[in-house]
Amino acid sequence: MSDRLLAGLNDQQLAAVTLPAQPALILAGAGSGKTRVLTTRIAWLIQTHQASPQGILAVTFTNKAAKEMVARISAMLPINTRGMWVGTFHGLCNRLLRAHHRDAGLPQTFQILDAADQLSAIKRLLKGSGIDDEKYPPRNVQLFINDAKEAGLRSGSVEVDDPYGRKLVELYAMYDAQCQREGVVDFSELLLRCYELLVRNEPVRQHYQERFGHILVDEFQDTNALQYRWLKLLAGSRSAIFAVGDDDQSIYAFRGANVGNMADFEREFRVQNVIRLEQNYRSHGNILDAANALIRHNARRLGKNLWTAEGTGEPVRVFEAGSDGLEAAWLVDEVRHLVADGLARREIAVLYRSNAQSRVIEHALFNAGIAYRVYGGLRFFERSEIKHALAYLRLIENPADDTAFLRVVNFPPRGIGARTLEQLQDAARAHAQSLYAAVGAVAGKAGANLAAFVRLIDSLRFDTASLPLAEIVEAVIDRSGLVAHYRADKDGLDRVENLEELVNAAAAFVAEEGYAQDAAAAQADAAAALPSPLAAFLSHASLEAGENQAAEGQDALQLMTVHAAKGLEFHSVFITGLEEGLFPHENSLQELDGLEEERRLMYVAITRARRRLYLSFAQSRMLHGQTRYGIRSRFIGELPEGCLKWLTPRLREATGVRVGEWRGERVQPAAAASLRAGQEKNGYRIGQTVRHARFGEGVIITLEGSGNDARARINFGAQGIKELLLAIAKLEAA
DNA sequence: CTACCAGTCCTTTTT
DNA sequence: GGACTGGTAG
Repeated sequence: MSDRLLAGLNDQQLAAVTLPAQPALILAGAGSGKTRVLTTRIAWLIQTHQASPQGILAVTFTNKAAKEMVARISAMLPINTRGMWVGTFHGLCNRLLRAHHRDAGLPQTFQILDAADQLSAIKRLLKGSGIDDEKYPPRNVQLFINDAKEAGLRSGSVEVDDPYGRKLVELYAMYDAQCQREGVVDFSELLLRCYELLVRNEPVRQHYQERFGHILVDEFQDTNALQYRWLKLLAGSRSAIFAVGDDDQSIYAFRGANVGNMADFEREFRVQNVIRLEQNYRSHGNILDAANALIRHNARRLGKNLWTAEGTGEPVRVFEAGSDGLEAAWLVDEVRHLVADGLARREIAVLYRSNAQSRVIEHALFNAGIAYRVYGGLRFFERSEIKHALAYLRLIENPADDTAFLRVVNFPPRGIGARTLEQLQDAARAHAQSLYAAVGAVAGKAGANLAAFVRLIDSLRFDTASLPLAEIVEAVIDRSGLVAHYRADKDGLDRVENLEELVNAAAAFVAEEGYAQDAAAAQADAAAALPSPLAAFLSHASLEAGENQAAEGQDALQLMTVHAAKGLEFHSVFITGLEEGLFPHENSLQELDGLEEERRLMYVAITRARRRLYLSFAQSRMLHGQTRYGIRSRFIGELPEGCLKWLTPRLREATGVRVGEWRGERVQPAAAASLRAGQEKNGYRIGQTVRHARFGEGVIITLEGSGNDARARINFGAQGIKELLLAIAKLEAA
């Protein structure tokens, strides 16, 4: 039986799957069968009776990864996976907090704020306490609070020594108090509150420490400080942490991920079992050679070298375009040939560093009539009409939720304006009440409108109390006036359809979660203090924003940022916009280890390709409504020349293309003419290559001002982009 | 109270 | 170039 489970694993995979119950660190390179090892490990532990499903906790970062894990385990073992705790950090913390809400100091009906809800809660706090939001931008306050929480710090423990910082700490404390009053928690609060529960409550901690003999962590390189401490606490002294990760694919330091957790884990847990999965089952040799050569330029690595049993395959193709538009035109042409040769469009990915780059490419694809799908837009539960409907549902569940209250109190419009709400907020603050509870304090016409709104919510709560979830949602979208409002709008049809889809989503949710279908069973659930289907659905909506809007299924080209491509693979991959300042991004050069993270990002991008890889860059590009002239990314220079095949001639400089030299197979030479558009100013020209005594050779990106104030922004490649005063800087034409 | 226009600001992002 | 915010006019 277990022979079949383990069949086909290579030596390292087998060693990892069958490790004893001790702390283990699996360094799993791209395409090395990481998920397979993780799921087979779980199946093997259960099948060999080393663990029961109840004794297993598996943590991932995305819902998608969690679902896939459950699906693969179910396919391997004929067991009920329900007893197993497999989920995201946030999902698992939510589960724990629901079960122990009293011990955690939360109301049973606590709601989860997503990032947008949190921001609006902060804006409301600033406004309510008369704080200048120019001096304290809500976004910065949000970052400060989340950073602190993710470092495990409450407002009382954050160390600051300047007045500005002290004010931020004060705002942090006020924000937490506001959330507590309203019965809401943000994403980082889920983790911190759960961590504190385990720290303070010994019986609860011991219960879970004893229960989970095995803790398995996916994408360990992406864990932040708090997540690591949470894992450590939950593991206690007995349970075995099986951590799988790849330091070379750590691309989320900018949002608090700490690769250092891998080394800390190794040291603090005295990990004896470090296993490297280096055989890559995805890509051909040239692609892997390119990836390996690139990543060797990073200094801080645990060390790993991917290899493949497949052949070298095709060379990596490199294309230099005159402009972003020409890069897109070339790409369209190349895609056409690939498709004509029989490759499915969904097997081709176009990757870029930042979302803004997709527009030009989309434009070209659209005009060429090539079906494409852009990842990473609005997701289902983030759409405004859906958030409105959810806000009504949240008020039914928890009337103290002021964020939800403010979102829909005048939507659809019911004659309650800013003035009225100001009065209401003053009254609520004066009596330390929720907005909902304070409506009686506003008199007159406006007060009557407010009272009518509260009556609407109350009657919805009363009338739907015993209805199935889908019918509650239906009643809400109908009686709130949302559907009628969007029907009256000539562009509202999509929104009406989405609201109807929400009813379906509710029905599907109930079916999937196996909620009690009849009244008697529902009562039993209530007696067991299980959260109501509505409460569970609201958590689900916050924790899992749902699918992307783009239609799934049809055979379309895949467009996405490099970040979004992590974990995916394609037959052919285009990495576009490989220019200094863009990839690596200029902002990263100022950050500590920023360039290394950019390089890891490039590493992730390269390793997405199975068979064919294209790299492209453009000499000029429209950015922020301005033409910028860039030079080729240093990352191209870090790849072994032997793996590459240049589709365009190699040029010494970024400028000065001679049209006649273009011999790339399918390039229109005429297009190169647009290069010389640079405007002349103070004797310099945009796009001109100049030499600086300290920074070396660079390309002029912008020219501004005149006379003594004339300035130029110059891209010096590895030295970064500098703004120089032409009157002072000694520049010579190169 | 709503609708429209001007000014600002722009990496990456899951939960 | 475009999304979002804030101010003002109706």
